[in-house]
Amino acid sequence: MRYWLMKSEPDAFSIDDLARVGTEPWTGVRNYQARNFMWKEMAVGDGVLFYHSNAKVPGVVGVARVATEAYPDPTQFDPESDYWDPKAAIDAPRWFLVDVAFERKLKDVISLDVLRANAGRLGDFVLLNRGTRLSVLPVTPAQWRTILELEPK
DNA sequence: GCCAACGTTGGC
DNA sequence: GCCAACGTTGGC
Repeated sequence: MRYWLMKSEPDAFSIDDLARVGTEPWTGVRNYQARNFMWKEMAVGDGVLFYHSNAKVPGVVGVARVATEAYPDPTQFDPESDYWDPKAAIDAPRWFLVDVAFERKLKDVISLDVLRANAGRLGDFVLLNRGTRLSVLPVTPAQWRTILELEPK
């Protein structure tokens, strides 16, 4: 089993939204590297750190699981969608996603500040790399453990 | 295949 | 709302 971090803007879709709906198709990823993680590397049951970006306090706010195999993101075919991709075809999809299932909300946010303060323990962590804007990124088992140990009591 | 222009991300 | 960083696009 592998581990991941997935970013969402809470104004658009928050951990509370995920708690309410239970499972959510992770639509709208339009970055090839992020797509490839979902398409080629994720497996059902993988652990997901749910991260709030563009938030008052950016950071990890919950734990989720990969709930499905990858499948084509339906929004790419929908001209009404913000995520419509005119270059995508039903028989030649460009974008893939997985469904993400709620597991739990953390007692409090593990802020980006706290993550940075523990950068030494986290080692080489994609999230903290300079200029990283990936919205889906890998987390090592050691990083997963370390981050969840930082959860406020 | 280069690279300038442009759009987006996301912290602040 | 600003803007640095970076990915994508498209002309050549």
